[in-house]
Amino acid sequence: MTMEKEKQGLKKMTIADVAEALGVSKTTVSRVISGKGRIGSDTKERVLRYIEEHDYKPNVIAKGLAQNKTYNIGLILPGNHNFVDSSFFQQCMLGISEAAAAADYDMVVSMICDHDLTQLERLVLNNKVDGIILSRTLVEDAPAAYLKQRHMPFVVIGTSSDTDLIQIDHDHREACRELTSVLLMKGLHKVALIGGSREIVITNTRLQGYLDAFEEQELTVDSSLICLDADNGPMLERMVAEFVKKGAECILCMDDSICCQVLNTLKKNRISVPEDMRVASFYNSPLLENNLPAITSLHFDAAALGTVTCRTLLDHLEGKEVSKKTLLGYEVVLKESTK
Amino acid sequence: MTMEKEKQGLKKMTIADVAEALGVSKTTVSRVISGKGRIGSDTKERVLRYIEEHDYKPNVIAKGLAQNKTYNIGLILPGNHNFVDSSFFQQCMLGISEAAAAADYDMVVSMICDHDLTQLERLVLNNKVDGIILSRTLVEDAPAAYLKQRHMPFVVIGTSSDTDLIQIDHDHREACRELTSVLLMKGLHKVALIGGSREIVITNTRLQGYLDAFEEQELTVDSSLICLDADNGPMLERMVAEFVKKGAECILCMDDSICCQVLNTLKKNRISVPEDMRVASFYNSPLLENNLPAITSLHFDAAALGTVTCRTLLDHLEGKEVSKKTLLGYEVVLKESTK
DNA sequence: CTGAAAGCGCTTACAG
DNA sequence: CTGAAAGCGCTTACAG
Repeated sequence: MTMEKEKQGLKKMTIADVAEALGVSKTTVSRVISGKGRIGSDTKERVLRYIEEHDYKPNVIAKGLAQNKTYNIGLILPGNHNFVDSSFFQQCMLGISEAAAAADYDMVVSMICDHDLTQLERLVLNNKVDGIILSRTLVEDAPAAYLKQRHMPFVVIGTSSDTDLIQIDHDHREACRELTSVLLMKGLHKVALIGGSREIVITNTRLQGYLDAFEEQELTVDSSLICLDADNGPMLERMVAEFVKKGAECILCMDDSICCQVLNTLKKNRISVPEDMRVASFYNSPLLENNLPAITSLHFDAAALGTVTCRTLLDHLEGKEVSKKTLLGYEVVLKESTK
Repeated sequence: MTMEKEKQGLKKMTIADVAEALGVSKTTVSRVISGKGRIGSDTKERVLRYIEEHDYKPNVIAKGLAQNKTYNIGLILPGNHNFVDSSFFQQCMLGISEAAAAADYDMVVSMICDHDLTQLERLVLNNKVDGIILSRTLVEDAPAAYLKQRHMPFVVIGTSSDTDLIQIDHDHREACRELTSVLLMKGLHKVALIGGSREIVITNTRLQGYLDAFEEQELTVDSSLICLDADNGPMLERMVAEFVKKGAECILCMDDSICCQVLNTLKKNRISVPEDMRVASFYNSPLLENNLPAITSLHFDAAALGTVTCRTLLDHLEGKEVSKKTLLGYEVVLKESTK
């Protein structure tokens, strides 16, 4: 028993060992494992039992070489640390790795910083993956362009204007519309909006949702209550002051990092939430989780997004027809900050 | 030109193509690429130039099969989302993937939830990796035990009592000693300590550092100011109240999640920081980054940890002698919360 | 239903 | 210094 384990440790069993032990050909063993081709039911039975009993696992690498596949999918993650999103990516990875494992694929992850494509190139030139998931969509998406040119199959998490791309995303527009809508219906008509760079796709998507809500309720938007490209502290502080002066009843933040800073500014100025000002965020990160008061926001299931994305990529690799655009749901979570 | 690209896209160049084009054997080409064996300098030159000009990249998978290697390292990440640490893991991954790429390795990541080893087993049984990094050490470390039994080379991030393991970690004990020391020297003698589960290695390490500081300064520890296994909100609230009653001058939190809750409790009770109570954290996550007042804490470089860890694993795989235990530095970052 | 043989793209003794 | 050949552990026409 111990010796047997020793041996297993030193030398892995191969398909040839199985074939020899059973007095059949490697071809036969291979076929019962893959399930391709007709095999006599008793032969099949014997092979299956032997494999089971001796815990034989085919070498995926060798299998891949013969089939010109790797059974790996690549995941490209942003390397420059955006703290707000790290738990999003973690959850997403979880979903991806589960879906991949279920199909006996592994996930190799590569991180790319800023506009440095070196790591991406390595991944594709080394032939280590069958397909790739791009976890962040840019307006000017160099990684996507590169993969396209290289004919490497890939899907993107996010939304892009390039209709060639297979895209999977949460329905941010609809989500933002609904949250805004809920606030408007509470009688809060002076809802200010503050967000980040317009070079990022999602900033525009969220803005759209906000505008949709006003239109739907036939209210006119006060454009002086909208501030985008607010990427630095001082600017945020100024805008918050401005909003207060203009009589805003609620500040809608495009993400939690912005929301955090807005909350700090309000705190500094002794404006209390929700009494003197309502606050809500279009995104749910752990950043706000422990805040007092609890912050109203949207909830997105990142793990589910990962799972769906991975499945879509795998289907695509298998040559199945996949839809170019998949939108996932969301939840509006009302908390004290908008009471 | 376009046609050429087409062809490249359809069929990758192989070592046989190179050999044929140059009228030499595959053996020769292989040797100049690997740098093993003596080759005539002009032959070498020609091969190198051809490869360069035609952008030939050897197939790593095939190379691996022949050498019985995969050129992949496995990274095991905790799947159950601990929000506090997600940015730590992200930074760590960045370091690992950079070090791996530099050695032409790829990083395949697997996430394991709780005590489910299925994914870990997949990774090793599928022979997809040459070695593994365990990113979290447990007191009762089933993953480590499994890898040991399987004779899979691995290193751990963290500290373990199992001296067989190759460990890489920040010097938490020394770091906590120094931070505590600094506070004591400020004249804050009633420094309370609050931390999580003692089943986690690091909880004990941090406690040790705290105790070291008292011993070093020849002060006696008031054990009623130490609370461990504080893993739920109500308990934390009670302890904070208790500490206040006992006249604590400062509350030291073992991590930022705890610190967050402590801060909320203080806020609820209108105890202001730092006027009425000082607060510091033994760990730096983005969770506290935007807090007002800014929180004194320790700073650890997770990316550096990742890099060193990966290098250590690679050295180990190459058969080099590596030290069983590597400790990395830290920084004490003083902010307003302990003024 | 089953097998011998060639092949996936490399490496590496062995021989010269 | 260089090459023919066997081998890594699989798959897959082709033939029976």
